[in-house]
Amino acid sequence: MEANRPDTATRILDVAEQLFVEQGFEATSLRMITQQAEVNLAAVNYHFGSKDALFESVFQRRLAPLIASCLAELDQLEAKEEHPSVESLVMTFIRPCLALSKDPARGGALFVRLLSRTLVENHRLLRETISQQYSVFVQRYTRAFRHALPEFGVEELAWRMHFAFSVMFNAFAGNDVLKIFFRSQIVTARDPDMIVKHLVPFVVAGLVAPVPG
Amino acid sequence: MEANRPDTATRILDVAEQLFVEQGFEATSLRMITQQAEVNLAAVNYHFGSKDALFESVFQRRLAPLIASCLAELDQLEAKEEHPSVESLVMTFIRPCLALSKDPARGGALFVRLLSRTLVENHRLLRETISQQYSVFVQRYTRAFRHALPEFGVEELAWRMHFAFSVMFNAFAGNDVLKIFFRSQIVTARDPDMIVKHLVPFVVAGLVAPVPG
DNA sequence: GTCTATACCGTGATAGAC
DNA sequence: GTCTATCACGGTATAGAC
Repeated sequence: MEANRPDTATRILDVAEQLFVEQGFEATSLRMITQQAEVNLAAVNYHFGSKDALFESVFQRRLAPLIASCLAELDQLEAKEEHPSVESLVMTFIRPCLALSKDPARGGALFVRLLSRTLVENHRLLRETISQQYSVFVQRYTRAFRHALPEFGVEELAWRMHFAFSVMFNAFAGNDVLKIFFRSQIVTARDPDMIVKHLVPFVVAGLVAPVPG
Repeated sequence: MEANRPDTATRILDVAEQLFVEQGFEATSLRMITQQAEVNLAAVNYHFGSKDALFESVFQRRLAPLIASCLAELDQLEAKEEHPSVESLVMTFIRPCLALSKDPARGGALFVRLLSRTLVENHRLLRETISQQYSVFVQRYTRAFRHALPEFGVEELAWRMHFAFSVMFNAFAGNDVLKIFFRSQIVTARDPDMIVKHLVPFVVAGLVAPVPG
């Protein structure tokens, strides 16, 4: 009796998420997905349109709540304090990422890595959809940081935010840019709390650094 | 008369570099490469072994000199000053990247973007080869930064360097993590000098930030 | 509406003739 | 070294069953 067997579409989503996270997008074939999900090959194109669109669906299912969490934290912080510090603003972004990475039911740490990596890599799959959907996210953070860092012009602030989110996403992506060179001797700890502990001082210092000259 | 027509292998390398840079690795097929290079399809596998190996060759041809330039700058700096500043150390890395990105004959800005992106993405193609070949690079910079930042333990220093190189590679990759959200309103300037001008203060501040507590 | 079987064309790789 | 032929596998499209 397969009473509570999920939707075909849901089963595809679940299996696809797992395989994308474990093996990457390119390395995962539709035939692997449909076989493991026990559905027909054509079901993917029927329900999602294409492999690209499937990836987008997998992605959105997790990203939307994450963004919502960040904005909620931001609201909460701004309701509490008139002038939130840069560090507390940074934390409204980091905390939800951390929470997501500790929740296996929502993909866990592996999904945060997929998410970050995909954003960092600027995947063609996401450019249009995401940018339209989540411009609120950037607008809200831009406004918040503008108040916290009034000495910067809009352009300087945009650069700072760009760099800051770059480091943070990269840290969560767990790619260890230097590990390519370092081999195994260093930074083996994948513990997200450890990442944050070292990450926050770096990001905050970079954000508040005075413009030279 | 095709007197100075380059090697088959060289022609493949040149065309492949151009196409990889313009369209990305996955989007570039061997058939496109061999057709444009006017060589037979099988020539790629004969000369390079596989598409993956071809990418690696394309990559190494530019990376090796770049790394050499960085180390040369580092040598020069350390010969001149007993205790180089963090900023001057950072610049020994940034200057060669900048120079490469302005040299069309070596792939130019587009190649720097490909290079950075590939490192940031931690491509499977590079993990083994690169890490073995360029561990010197990391060792030299680690030693240099250890002298410039003696207050940090090895672990803290590794994190800082990891973050620092993350931002720098990302900046050169030109991915604009935030651009995904920002759309066009911001940071449109692709001028490498502009990047550096804003990048350096951020990175240096992050590197030298005191450990909290 | 949902699912299935199957065919199509492009991909990277390879064996063997020259 | 080079080329042709061929392979297995990839994503996709469609006709038709339920």
